Amino acid sequence: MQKVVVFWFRRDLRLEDNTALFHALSAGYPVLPLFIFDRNILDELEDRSDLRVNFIHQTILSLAATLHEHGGQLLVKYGKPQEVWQELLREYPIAAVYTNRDYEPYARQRDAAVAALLAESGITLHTFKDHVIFEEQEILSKSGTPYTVFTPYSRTWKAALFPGQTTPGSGKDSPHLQAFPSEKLLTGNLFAAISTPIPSLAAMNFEPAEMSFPPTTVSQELIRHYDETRNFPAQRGTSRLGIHFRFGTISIREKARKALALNETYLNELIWRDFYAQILANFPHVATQSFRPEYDRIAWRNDEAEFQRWCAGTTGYPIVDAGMRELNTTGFMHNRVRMITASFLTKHLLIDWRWGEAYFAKKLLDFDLASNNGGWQWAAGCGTDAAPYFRVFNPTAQQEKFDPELKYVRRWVPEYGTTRYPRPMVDHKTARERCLAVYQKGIKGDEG
DNA sequence: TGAAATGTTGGGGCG
DNA sequence: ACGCCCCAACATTTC
Repeated sequence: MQKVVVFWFRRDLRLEDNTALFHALSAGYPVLPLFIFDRNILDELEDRSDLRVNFIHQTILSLAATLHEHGGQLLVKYGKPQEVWQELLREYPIAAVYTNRDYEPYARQRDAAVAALLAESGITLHTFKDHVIFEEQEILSKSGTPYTVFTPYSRTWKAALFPGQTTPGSGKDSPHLQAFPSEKLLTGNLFAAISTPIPSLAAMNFEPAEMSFPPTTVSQELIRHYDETRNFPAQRGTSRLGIHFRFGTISIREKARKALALNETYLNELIWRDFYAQILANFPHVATQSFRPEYDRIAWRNDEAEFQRWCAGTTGYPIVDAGMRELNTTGFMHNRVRMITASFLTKHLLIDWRWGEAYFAKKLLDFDLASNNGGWQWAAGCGTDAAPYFRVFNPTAQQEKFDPELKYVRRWVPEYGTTRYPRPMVDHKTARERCLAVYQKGIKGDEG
């Protein structure tokens, strides 16, 4: 039997401009594309109609159809990756395995185990950068250490796009934004296997959900006006591409080329994504602890009933409640409102940022560990480049600034202004003063 | 990618 | 004309 190269899809669910797929298709063997529905992850999900599982399943079906049109097939397995790979080693004569790097703690451990397993059979796991523009060791300060503040990081990041140049060029010219046109190599390079069925959602104990997902494209107009409109949650001013970045259904290089050409503020958002990815990679303790250790001494109140009111969107602060209800209903929350709700949970209610982080992780379609963790630590004041702890958002002032006509509030909190709407669960002034006292005591010690 | 408290300034009303 | 007060507007400091 002829040897094959296996291309393993993970967070790069696309056929276009896919780095590892491009290299797999250039390797001189028929390519067998593979996806594994990972039981280590799926079995942990409480929600059996999880929209993200639906999204992946839909995407997998569509990838399989396109691969079939090109004379190949997508092999889809359901199980624990290490066990699946043991099966694959028995089923196929594998010359090599190609995949794009995944930087989350679980993924690193998984890939190390699989690489070791493959090595026992003399097979190399070839890995590639695809998910970010620059990896954690590519953007370092002059002293060779990782940046922990965004602004200098972004300056170096932008300069690194154009090595050896003093004036920035266009996206087309940057060697770091070049496309890997995998889509052009599909025909004639795929392994035509005996067809095996794709597991249904039901077979994996999930229910299908009615859901339409945001498009993979964004209008030039939106990107052009991004800096003016992005802070107003009632407007469609943000790209909503998060879910596609998370699962790799779009190419970060393609979006970065557009951003570079059209809007600096929008480009900065893509740089934030690389920034938090490198923070998680270089300081893995942030996944479970505060970046600044003194913040783990804060005496969180962690009131269970108050947490439930925050989750449900019945705090009595309309902008907070609107955000939580948008999240609960759609799996999305506008970024400005993510900051407001996160500030309210950590500062007004004094609930551990990890509780909020976990809730967002469960609900957000675009959940990305590095960005979500970075955002929460920023809001709580305990992270890199964080707001000092005494910056407490005033939810009323934020609503007046960013939703002055109450359009967003009324969309999600229709009973606002009636007697059915609850009174604020905490008084702003009192809660703010309590927050400052508790934070100060935790961070500086009792004498502070 | 804060907000509140406090300080400073200067115009205008008024005796 | 002058001093005094008030207060808005802005600046600075503090949390």
